[in-house]
Amino acid sequence: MGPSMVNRGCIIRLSRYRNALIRLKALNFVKVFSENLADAARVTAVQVRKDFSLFGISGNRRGGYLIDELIKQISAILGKDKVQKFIIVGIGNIGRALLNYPGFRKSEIEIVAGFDSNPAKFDRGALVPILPVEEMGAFVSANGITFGIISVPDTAAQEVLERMLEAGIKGVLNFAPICLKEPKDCVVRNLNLETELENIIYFTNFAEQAERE
Amino acid sequence: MGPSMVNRGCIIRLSRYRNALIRLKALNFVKVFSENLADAARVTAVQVRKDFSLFGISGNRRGGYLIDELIKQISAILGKDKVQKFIIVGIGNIGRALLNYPGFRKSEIEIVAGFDSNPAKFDRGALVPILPVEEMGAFVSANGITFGIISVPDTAAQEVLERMLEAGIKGVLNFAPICLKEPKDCVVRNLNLETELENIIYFTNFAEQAERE
DNA sequence: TAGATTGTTAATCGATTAACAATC
DNA sequence: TAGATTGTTAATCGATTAACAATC
Repeated sequence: MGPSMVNRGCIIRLSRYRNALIRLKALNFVKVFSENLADAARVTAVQVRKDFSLFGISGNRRGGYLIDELIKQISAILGKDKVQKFIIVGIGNIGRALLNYPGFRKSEIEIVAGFDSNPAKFDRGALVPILPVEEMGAFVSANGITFGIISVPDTAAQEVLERMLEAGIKGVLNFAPICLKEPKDCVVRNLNLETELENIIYFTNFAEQAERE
Repeated sequence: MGPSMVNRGCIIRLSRYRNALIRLKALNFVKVFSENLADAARVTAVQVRKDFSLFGISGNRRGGYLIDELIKQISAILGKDKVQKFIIVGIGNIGRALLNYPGFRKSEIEIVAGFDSNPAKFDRGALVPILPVEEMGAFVSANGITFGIISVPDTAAQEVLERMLEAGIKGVLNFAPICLKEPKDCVVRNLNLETELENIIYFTNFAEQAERE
């Protein structure tokens, strides 16, 4: 039997631990204590050890964890042991930014193609080609793509998701400002930038108000 | 006494309810049941009513909620009753995409200036000017800015946050791939795009594996 | 050995859900 | 009135934290 389901927060923390570990390694550190990783990820040391224990990652009592080992193990969990290919549908502001985001290249995430409905955006010759959205299904099959990003306007998002499902995409990050339903055999995460800002606004106002009282 | 603290999830849901309500209003709907909003936000009807009750929002037993009233009340909570001004520090891929993001304009969120350390990016004459980061403090004071977005490389993020704090910024959305500590009197939310994709990758792989077993 | 750290089990806390009371 | 829906209180569930056992 595989490992049991862990929650979203846990996976986000693993990603943060990994980022911190890579920085520590760059500083020539070899070992790390749970306390250090906790500081880096803004959590408690117990949380770090608990997260690790869920994945059977163990260190040395008294000696902490070996950074190289940790990176290797967390990387395997997060799927960083091979290149993960994504396509993007919707080459507007956000779509284009992600297409060119340099942070992905050095981290086993590869955006392999963009798709749009506007012919003015097509660019078959580019390093990352931009193609008509009608070609998405064939491209996904031909290249064995598993993951997609949606960055179209809200009115087009549901249709794009359905096209992706037909094409065989199994995991989607949706930036369109509409909450897409998670289909039976595909993971969908809705990330709304306006909502993120509203969150900041609310909690900032709340804190200010609490202060005044 | 003000309302007690609610959790992040609740505010995200309010934002989703609001988006759904605006779409319903555009379709000339006047009333809505908790069941409908639940569908739109991918939660349960009880969750909707519970969220509303936390903010003293009430409807009509048997008659549901008036859409106009709901939008007004949720908008007030999310700070959409006035324009909220943001600055962005770091005009790279993500920074520039946010600067030009059309979704913000129509929703009381205004990006009023960008800042960068690279003179090649300065553009004082633009509709949204791009200025040297040294000028940020003065700009924030002069224009009464409360909110900031960080989209610089990880190595610069902490320093930018400190500059923002000095300038009097009270709420920050951080896109730099490093987890910034929340200071005493400022709200900070860390949003890492690579982490979001890693999340999709993990849960997709997990689901595929579970299926095979 | 003594001390420091990991790793696990049990307790706590907070959020969601269920049950049901209120009422239009 | 009967039926449908809201709104609230209590129960459940899941995640985090505390306590402590294990051990290098």
